[in-house]
Amino acid sequence: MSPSARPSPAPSASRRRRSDGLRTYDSIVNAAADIASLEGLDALTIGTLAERLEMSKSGLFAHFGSKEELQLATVEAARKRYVAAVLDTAMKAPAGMARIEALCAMTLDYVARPEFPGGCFFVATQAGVRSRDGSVRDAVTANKAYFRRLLRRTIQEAKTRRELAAAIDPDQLAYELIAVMDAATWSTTDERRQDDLQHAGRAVRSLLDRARKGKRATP
Amino acid sequence: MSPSARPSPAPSASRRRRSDGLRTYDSIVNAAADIASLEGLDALTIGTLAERLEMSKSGLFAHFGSKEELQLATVEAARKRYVAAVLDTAMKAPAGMARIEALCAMTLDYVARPEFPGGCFFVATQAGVRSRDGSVRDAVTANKAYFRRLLRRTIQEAKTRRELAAAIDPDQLAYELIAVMDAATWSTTDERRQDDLQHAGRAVRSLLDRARKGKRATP
DNA sequence: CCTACCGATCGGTAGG
DNA sequence: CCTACCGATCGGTAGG
Repeated sequence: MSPSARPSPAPSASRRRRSDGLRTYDSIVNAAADIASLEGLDALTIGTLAERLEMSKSGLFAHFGSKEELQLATVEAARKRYVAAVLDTAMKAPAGMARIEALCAMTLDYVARPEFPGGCFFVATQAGVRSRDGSVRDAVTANKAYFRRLLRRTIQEAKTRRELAAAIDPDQLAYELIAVMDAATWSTTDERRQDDLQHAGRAVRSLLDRARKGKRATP
Repeated sequence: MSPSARPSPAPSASRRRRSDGLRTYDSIVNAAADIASLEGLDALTIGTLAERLEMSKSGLFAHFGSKEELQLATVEAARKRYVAAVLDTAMKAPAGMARIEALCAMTLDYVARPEFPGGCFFVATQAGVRSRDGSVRDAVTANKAYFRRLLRRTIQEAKTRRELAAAIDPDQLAYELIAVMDAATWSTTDERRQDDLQHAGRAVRSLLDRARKGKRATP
């Protein structure tokens, strides 16, 4: 390397210096989560992943024992990153309207930032798992369902505190908020990316403004 | 068969009576579109499809010449069914607000009915094609983009006719309408199915009511 | 539209 | 964590 090269904390030239098995494990599942957010959980082939991480197939495989376990570990790694990126911060906001706003703001930020290259991991991977059954599908859908229940409950709290109009249906508002935020995930691989992230933000503000004032069309 | 069996227009017991190549072609691409709406375009393996249609792999393959051509033909078959189910009826409505309402009503009906078992074909398959390039991805995304432009243009016409408030941003409203309708596709394989179809319908009515009256939060 | 086959890649195993 | 290998399945071809 030339002396003018910027100091690098990266592994030295002779391959990578795996300090221990845990670091390797984390690098595998996080790389897998990145790939899956763009290509789906089924596109995760052990051979491709091993090549990308400069390991042998069986070396990588030994960490998991089956492809299903690799996929489960990938979903779990994604869940941890999602919780750290969205929930840990948003749930510090006081219950009620402030927390709804924080959950939406952090969700949009999480989709906008390259936290996962494909947008929201759970939105991007749901299509690939819906038709099968088993623990991988359950893990993906459980995370989506969890966030929806959390948002619905938070909306209910805001109603109880009279911060939202009494006519608001928490399940309906949660559906709409999640729909307009999730839609932005598909634009992360698009030329419409910036536009649609703004569309999602405006849609959330519009929905929350309307809910505060109680101007809702009756079903 | 017992004499009390109901009269059946189905093929006789000795295999299926392929009357000609065209009917076989249609049955292949329509079955492929049904499968792809649930499992994605990559789950369409030639072997599985051939087995399901009781053909040999190479007999099916001969209709297309490559997997990519099979996928393109599948998308085209889905496009025709989408146009017949949604656009042909909705575009007969007079331009402006009536046409917006018809487009949304037919879209929701198309998602709700088992037109495709996986909901909207183009929503369900977009995840599987976003990370690759080529004609299959282009075909899927072109259909999504076409409907969005059509809806945006129709909203603009309604504005010009003073049927919608002048403050309405057509691209923003099109984004929100499509987002709340598309989200219902994921519930078609869910126990939340009926609830979310109703949520989508209420969301559309609420957005359109608000747009008529011009009560929009400023960005 | 068929049988019979091809090389490549898949998930997974043996043995170290 | 590795090399070397397995049967099954993939997309695709030859020849009819």
